[in-house]
Amino acid sequence: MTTKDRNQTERRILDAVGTIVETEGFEAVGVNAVASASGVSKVLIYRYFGSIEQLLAKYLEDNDFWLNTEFPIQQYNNVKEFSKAVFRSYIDMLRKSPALRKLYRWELTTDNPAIAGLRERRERTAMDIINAVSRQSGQDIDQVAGISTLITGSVSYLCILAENCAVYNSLEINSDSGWEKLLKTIDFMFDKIFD
Amino acid sequence: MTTKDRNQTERRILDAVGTIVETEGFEAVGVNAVASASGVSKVLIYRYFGSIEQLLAKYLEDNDFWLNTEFPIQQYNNVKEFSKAVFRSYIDMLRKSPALRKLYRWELTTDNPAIAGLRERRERTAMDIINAVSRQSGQDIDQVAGISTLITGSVSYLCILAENCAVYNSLEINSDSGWEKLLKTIDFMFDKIFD
DNA sequence: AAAGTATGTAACCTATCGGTAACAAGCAAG
DNA sequence: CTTGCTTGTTACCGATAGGTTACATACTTT
Repeated sequence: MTTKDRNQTERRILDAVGTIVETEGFEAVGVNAVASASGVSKVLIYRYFGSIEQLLAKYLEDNDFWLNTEFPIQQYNNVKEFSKAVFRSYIDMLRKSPALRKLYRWELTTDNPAIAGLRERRERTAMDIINAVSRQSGQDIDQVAGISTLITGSVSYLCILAENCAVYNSLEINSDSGWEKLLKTIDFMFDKIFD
Repeated sequence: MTTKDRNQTERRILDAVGTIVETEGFEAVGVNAVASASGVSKVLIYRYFGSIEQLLAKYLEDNDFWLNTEFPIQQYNNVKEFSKAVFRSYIDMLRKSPALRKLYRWELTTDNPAIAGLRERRERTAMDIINAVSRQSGQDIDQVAGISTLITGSVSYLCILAENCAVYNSLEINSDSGWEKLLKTIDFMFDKIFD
């Protein structure tokens, strides 16, 4: 660093966190790794962010990592279509974003305040949708929550797994064609359930 | 070690791997950790097993970690009951075994020959069952595979997650009652699908 | 211009990692 | 008994982790 610009330095550090997260995951975010990836002395990481945990908290905050997509149920013809659209977008999000996959993976091995916060927000968003679907469809809320859990749970699992494994139950979880098949199954399920 | 007994020493080492896996996971299995947990010099780990990877391969081999439960479909009244029983047992297995959960978690971040071998065997076992169900029920095999993927995928995810998170979509994934609810949803699904 | 403060780097500290070399003690075969 | 092999421990090595101290350089304020 030749220029003295704290804002730029902080951004460099946060950007370095981003690239490490996307390529190696949150587990690999350490002081030394961030320092060398950003080209900044590690002292500044402590000075400006306090600790790696606080740095990661800031990164999560900046990157809006909870389910923030809006789903106005009124805009859809019926509950079935609405449900399909929600899960389609869930799959897209997770398949497109390496950082989000790494976050979900990290959460399986870690518990800390930042993660707890994300989980709360996610939980609220999810339960709002589940409530709306239950009300409009007349289905028991536990069943709606259960179906939703089966789908989002397996999608999360498969998206993480796909980074290290190409096939699961003969589905090519690395390719669009495999996910098309799964989407067809989800649609099939909803056709059977919402009659 | 005062007595000189290679067999006993090897068992001590493998047992130490087991306890580390169950408590901290495969990621924590290192030479130093195993040496101190087993009370054996780490030189012997290299001498008797070659490397940590080979030690872990041996551990996996000894512990029969692929889906080995037999499910004779003929013994069940109908396909629906059979399917429910299969997934019930899948959930039980994963909820009862910390080591299995840690293995599934490890697989999400790792790829190596030992894991690839497990995956192949699992894939074969799963596809055998899926084939049998498809044949007997007349359902399209891709749909059966899809449903199976949704269930096992989410169950795997939730069982891993439950070690760090108590609630998912309002389901208490830490308690029997939460899993009872999910089982009810699975049963509900099968009732709708297999009419 | 001088003093004080914000920004930066280099060097060092301790702990721990995987891995090896050197050596001690027991056992078995001649 | 002695030679040789197996089993074991201690002590060390280089690399890297997180974390801190000391110091240099620039900008601001008076």
